Amino acid sequence: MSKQDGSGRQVTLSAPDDDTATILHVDMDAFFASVELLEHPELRGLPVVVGHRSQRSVVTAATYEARKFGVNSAMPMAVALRRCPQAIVLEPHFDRYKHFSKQVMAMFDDVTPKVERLGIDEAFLDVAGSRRLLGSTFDIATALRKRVHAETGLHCSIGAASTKFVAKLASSVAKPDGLLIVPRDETVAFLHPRPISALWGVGGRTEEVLRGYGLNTVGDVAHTPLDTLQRAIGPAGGAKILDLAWGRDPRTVQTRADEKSVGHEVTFERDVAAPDEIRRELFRLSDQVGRRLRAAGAVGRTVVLKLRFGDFTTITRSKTLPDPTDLGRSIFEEARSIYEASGKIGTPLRLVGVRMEQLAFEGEISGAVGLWDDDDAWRDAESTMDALRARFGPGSVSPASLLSTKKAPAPARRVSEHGPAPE
DNA sequence: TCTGGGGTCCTAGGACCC
DNA sequence: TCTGGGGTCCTAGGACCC
Repeated sequence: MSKQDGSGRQVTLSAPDDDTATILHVDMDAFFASVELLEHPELRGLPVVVGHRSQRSVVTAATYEARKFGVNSAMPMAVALRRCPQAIVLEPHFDRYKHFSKQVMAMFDDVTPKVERLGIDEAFLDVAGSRRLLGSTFDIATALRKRVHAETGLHCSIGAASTKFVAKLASSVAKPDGLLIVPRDETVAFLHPRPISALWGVGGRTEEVLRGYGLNTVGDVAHTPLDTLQRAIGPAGGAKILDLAWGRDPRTVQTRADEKSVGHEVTFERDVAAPDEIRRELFRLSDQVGRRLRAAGAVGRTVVLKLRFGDFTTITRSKTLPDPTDLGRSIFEEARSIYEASGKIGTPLRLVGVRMEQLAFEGEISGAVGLWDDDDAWRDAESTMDALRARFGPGSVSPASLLSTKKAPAPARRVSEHGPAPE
């Protein structure tokens, strides 16, 4: 039932070759801080915090020594230094983190082709198909942890289970530098004693609401009627946490998902009221967004302007364009006009942001056309566009707008398959 | 000396179409 | 004249995650 994994950390395991725990969640330990320590070995064992020293910055990462003082990531730097005045603050180096990220992700790819990245320092691995070649889940996880450390000097923790949610929770329990395998038939016993904040999607606000209903543990949630949970936190959220509380999580490991939006934002050192300065910033941010889109081979249709005021209240204003774009100039023109129509010109701003949504990617034409392989009329993109133009008028469809419309095909499909919809 | 920057997902109301 | 229901799109805001 319990077994050592070689580095001295405890793991629970019903059988060494348990075949129900086939999803791994690998999470680098204190990633940014650990990378910095590779450069500064003399700081090992000291409370180190990564983040800018500026007034309005937050902690990006903290070593376990710093966490003992109650310092956590996302905490205002000022608060962190109050709690741990002797903390050593290091500037972040994202290029370094990306470099190490690539290195460890490549090791994950050697284990299985089914790798789902989560941000820069985490991934899910589906190892169901890897075990004949590489051994049990325990063997795979142990070898991977050893290799990561041997080749980078960094530690990671791994959780393994039959679902993504439980695997992720297991890795957080295993931290730091540990491995925890939760076989399927131990899932409920593993989950139910934990606090509700262990549930994915339950943050501060939701936790407060659920506690108002007298729910404190995952087990409490599990034994609450669905309609009560849905009344408390909404239909989708209620159904989701009830499922999670019983270890039900249908999500599979997804190799790649298209990005839904691209944006940039900036918090000023001091609130800025001058419209010209805001416009300059909007131009800079729009330009960055445009570059990112072009680099990704994507276009976007909806421009979102985000404004945050001195009191931290935040508003967004958006505009959907007739034609998608990847040009910084066009994004800027739209962002500026939204700003000028917002009624907030001259209001001091703490933050401005520009985001593009409704993205479509190059290559989606062929992908989309594939959807209609059963219908000769829609074989290729040109005939698709012609048909859409015939139905919706000339100028209604450009290659880019066809890209943008995973939606445009929908009416076309109805036309071809069912004729016009009934009144 | 309070709160970054990158995102995703959900909700809810209104417009609009059939 | 009053009254439907379903579906999609657009917009705004908020919770949450890394």
